[in-house]
Amino acid sequence: MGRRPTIIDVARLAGVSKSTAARALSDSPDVNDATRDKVRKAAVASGYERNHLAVGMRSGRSGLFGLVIPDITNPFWAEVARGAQDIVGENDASLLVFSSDWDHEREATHLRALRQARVEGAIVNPVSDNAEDFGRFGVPFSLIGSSAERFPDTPSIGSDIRQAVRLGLDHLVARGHAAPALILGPKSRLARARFLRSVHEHCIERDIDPAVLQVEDGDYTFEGGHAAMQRLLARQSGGHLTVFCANDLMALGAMLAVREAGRECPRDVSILGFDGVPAGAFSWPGLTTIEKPARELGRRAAQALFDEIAGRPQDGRTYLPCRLIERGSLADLRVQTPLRVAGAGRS
Amino acid sequence: MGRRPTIIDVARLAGVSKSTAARALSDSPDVNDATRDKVRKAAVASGYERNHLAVGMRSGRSGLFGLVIPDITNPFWAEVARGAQDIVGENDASLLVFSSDWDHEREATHLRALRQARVEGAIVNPVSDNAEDFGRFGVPFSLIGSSAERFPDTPSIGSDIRQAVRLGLDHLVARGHAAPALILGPKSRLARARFLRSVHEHCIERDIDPAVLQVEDGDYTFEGGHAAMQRLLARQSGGHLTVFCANDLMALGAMLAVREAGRECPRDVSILGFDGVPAGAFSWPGLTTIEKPARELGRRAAQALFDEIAGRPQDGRTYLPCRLIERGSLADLRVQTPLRVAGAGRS
DNA sequence: GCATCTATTGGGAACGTTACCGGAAGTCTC
DNA sequence: GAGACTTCCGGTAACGTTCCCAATAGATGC
Repeated sequence: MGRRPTIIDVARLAGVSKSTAARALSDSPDVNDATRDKVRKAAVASGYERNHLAVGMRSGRSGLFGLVIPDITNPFWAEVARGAQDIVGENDASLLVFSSDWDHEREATHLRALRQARVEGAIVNPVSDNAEDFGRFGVPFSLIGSSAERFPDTPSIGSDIRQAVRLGLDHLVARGHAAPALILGPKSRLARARFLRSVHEHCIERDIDPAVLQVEDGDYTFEGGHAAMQRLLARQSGGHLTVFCANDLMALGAMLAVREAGRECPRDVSILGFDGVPAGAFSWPGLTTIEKPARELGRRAAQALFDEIAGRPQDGRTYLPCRLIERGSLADLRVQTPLRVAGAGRS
Repeated sequence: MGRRPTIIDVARLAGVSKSTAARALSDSPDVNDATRDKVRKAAVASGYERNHLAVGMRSGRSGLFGLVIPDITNPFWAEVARGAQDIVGENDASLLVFSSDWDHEREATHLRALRQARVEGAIVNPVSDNAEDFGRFGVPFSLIGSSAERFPDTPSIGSDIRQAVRLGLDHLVARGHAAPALILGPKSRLARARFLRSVHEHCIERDIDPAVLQVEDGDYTFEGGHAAMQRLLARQSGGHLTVFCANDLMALGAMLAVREAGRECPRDVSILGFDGVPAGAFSWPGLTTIEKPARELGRRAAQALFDEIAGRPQDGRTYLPCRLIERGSLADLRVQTPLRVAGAGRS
């Protein structure tokens, strides 16, 4: 095998000094065209490839960026990762990807790993509001997700929850639904409060007393949504039940619970999700949901990071609009003819 | 902010030389316990953190590993990534993740990036059989997936397609199905041939003429499976149709096509998938499928890489067994009573 | 023709770490 | 009590790159 050729080998082969070789290879203007050509040829001839470790060590630019998300296995975060990956790749850098599993300790470990790898910057969805950790992080970073509000100085990207909730509630009202029951995430998560607050605000705008809303807690998993819906169903006296879930996975779990209870969606129960995961299109009925622009979130977070590092002016916090995807999990309660309803339930 | 403390700062603070400080911090036995303690205290006091770039440069061990998969957004590959991530993390290293989009050029670019980042090793699902690229790769690597057979010298992990197909065909036969129609991937992909070959082998074992099998090509996407099923449906004269799809996404697309055609799964059409993506559990009916051990694939590929690097003996190619997941997309054709069949279709 | 300027190049030093070598004590052996 | 051996430590040289400074040669200005 032999060792990898270094710039010194290239220089020797081209008959110049290593300084000149370095200049030629880094497109410096201070080098004669003929020389540059000679060096380039020598580089490809020897199979030379820049050692990024050495570059990073000398110049401080490692070409490495970090991404810390809860779970790469979660389709939403996978999309975010892909968006970040694309932008980082366009800038000739590489992305270190970590999954924190919503665990403080793991998050801290990953941040440390990022620091030790001397990443130029990081994109993080913070597990929670441990502002201290980030105050001392020592690496430029941009935040993603709803828990980022605690950091006014750092660029952060999130989806516009208020707009999203408005979208959902407007749609519900338009289809004749009353105030929906809510299946939320665990109390420990900031996103929960944010979502709930938005729902309350929009309820008040519509003269609905927020106290009326039934609330069940899930844990953002399929199983959690399933259990929450079972509780909701057990409590329900009769009539149509409308449920707004804080994420799609729980909505899908809820849908299963409905079927298991011998009820039918959307005939007996209407379900509105939130996230826009692909799996929502595969369920039956298809899940009506509010889609967060996941990939764009990742792209923008990465772009914001590059802007921040380059010293370009920042927007601070950015909220990206969400989009309603109508599939089949929401009944149209405006039509009161029993015949139509029965027909809708069967098809 | 000031600059990051170096080991020299630590040494100065502890009143020792940097060699001693380095030894103390790297758990070398050649250092007095009292001294080690002193150095450790100085390290935490100054907030010292090893510079992995410098370590990598000097020792050749960058603490970086690479993963090149088709698409992190694909749930199967996300699981693989997670498995690799876990093992790499356990070894105190970090993982660079790239998506190749099944594109030769992108793959080559990523491999180059990996080399320049001086990763200690890489896990790759090769886009195709471009053996040359890997011959010159110059970095230890392990292969993952079915196209890895061309590299007898490198460790590679795949799922046991033959066993998986046997599992599927046995299950089909046990439930009274005749030879299934096949929805395969594109001809350009090696996995297609591998899958088809296994099906043929098992058909011959069962005295079924492989020429009898209907075959449709998809492209491993939801839409592709949808279109393929439409073609199948259009050709079908009558009776129960059984379809074995080469992956779950196509199976899910096929399921939609069935519904759109006014047919019902599993009453009129039985669908067997392959992959075991979570979305298969959310469809209705749930997708009966053969689950590849995706996360374990990632773990084993990473482990094989570490073993390879450490010079531990290798198994060469490893095939991991798959598992049948029974959900509801397969009719039981043994029961000929019309009443029962109708009942199954309705529930 | 001499000073000045420009274009191009070479020669170090530095980045932060680890590997290697040699030295200074202390301990042991007989 | 002298040599050998062990334990611990400091000094220095790398690793491969970029950055800075000086040097050379030719061109230009007067």
